[in-house]
Amino acid sequence: MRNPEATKELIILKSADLFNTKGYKATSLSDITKATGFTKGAIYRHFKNKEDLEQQALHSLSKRMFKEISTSIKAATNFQDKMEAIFIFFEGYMETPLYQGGCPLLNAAIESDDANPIIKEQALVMLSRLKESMHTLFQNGIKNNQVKSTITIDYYTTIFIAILEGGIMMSRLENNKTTITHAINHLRNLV
Amino acid sequence: MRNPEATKELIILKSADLFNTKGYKATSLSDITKATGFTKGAIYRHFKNKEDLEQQALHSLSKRMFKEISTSIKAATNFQDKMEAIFIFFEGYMETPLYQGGCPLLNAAIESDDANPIIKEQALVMLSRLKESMHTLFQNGIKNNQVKSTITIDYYTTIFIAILEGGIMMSRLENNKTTITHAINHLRNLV
DNA sequence: ATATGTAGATACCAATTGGTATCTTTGTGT
DNA sequence: ACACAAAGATACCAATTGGTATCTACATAT
Repeated sequence: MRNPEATKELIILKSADLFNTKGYKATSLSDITKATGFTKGAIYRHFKNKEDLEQQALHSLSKRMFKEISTSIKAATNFQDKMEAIFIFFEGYMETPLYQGGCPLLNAAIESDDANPIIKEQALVMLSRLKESMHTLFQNGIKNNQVKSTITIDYYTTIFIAILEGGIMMSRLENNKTTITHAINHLRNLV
Repeated sequence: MRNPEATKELIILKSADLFNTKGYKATSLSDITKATGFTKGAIYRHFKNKEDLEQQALHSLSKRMFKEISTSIKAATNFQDKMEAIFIFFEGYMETPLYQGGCPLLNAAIESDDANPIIKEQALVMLSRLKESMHTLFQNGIKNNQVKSTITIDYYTTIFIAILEGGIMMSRLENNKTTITHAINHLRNLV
């Protein structure tokens, strides 16, 4: 009945959901004990302190996010299909909840202002990873002569991510997927 | 030496900065007393409770935001210049701090997940106001035959805001204005 | 000059925060 | 069967949270 690794994983998963919806600072230890059914004693056995748990929870969100993205990219064979896979991933935030609370990158980026440097650092890592994925995708597109130079690759990488993140923010606020759909359609036209 | 209206305004202004940077839930009363120099007694004379202060602070941010936008729009005479005014406004988040902490709409939208329905409501109002501004601007553009139908107006309104908000998020995270500049350049090409 | 209402300070409150020390339970190796 | 280490529960802690009751000081009208 006892399984320390499973409990640690459960604590990470449940608290990740809470952090990603309510916010890191705004989620209390008692929120987490309620959600997991474990006591503080159990939590502090597996994590040094709350900050440590926050970090590992965000890391878990990040891992799941990029795992999902990279596998669906790899499943596609050509440039357009791979890009489409990313679009579907972001559209999925409004329907298929890989995790609750929307994009972890967006949430961490907004909350991390000033305080919480550890979360900010991890948000930066996530952003650069996302950029990297987009970047290599565009480089694939170069072979098909669909994209011009390396400079425009950086440019479009930036634009694409901005539209997707902004679209998710608006769609989630309005609880309506039309915005993210519009955003993606715009990107489809650009491709 | 005593000026109740001035103190209320000061409390709103200082707490608005704190809310917009640290977050609403994450900002404590003692943060506000430290920032303003006033005591809790003074704060609770002017505001029913913390939620009330949060609401009025966000309202103040919203007022300042849309005042700045609408005056700079009105100052411009044609479609392109008016649109450019909006771009400059968003670019200003990385240089000219009308207020600290970035876009209040973006921050409120992300924090308001689930809890804090009062902030979410106000974020929705801000979004629809921003949409409205963009929308009438595009309608202006129709006269110049630069935009096609009403459907595409809704579409472009959505796209533009998404790119600007996403761009601001990324630029602020990276502490580097290149992203928002790229985003705006993209929109300039679309115009 | 004085009375009065109000702005703001002081002093308190219960509840909650993150965190720790200690105790009990459970699984495992011998 | 038993010892031992580790997992998790219980019980505490000081500090901080939002909030209130009360008191003092000030501005203004008479």
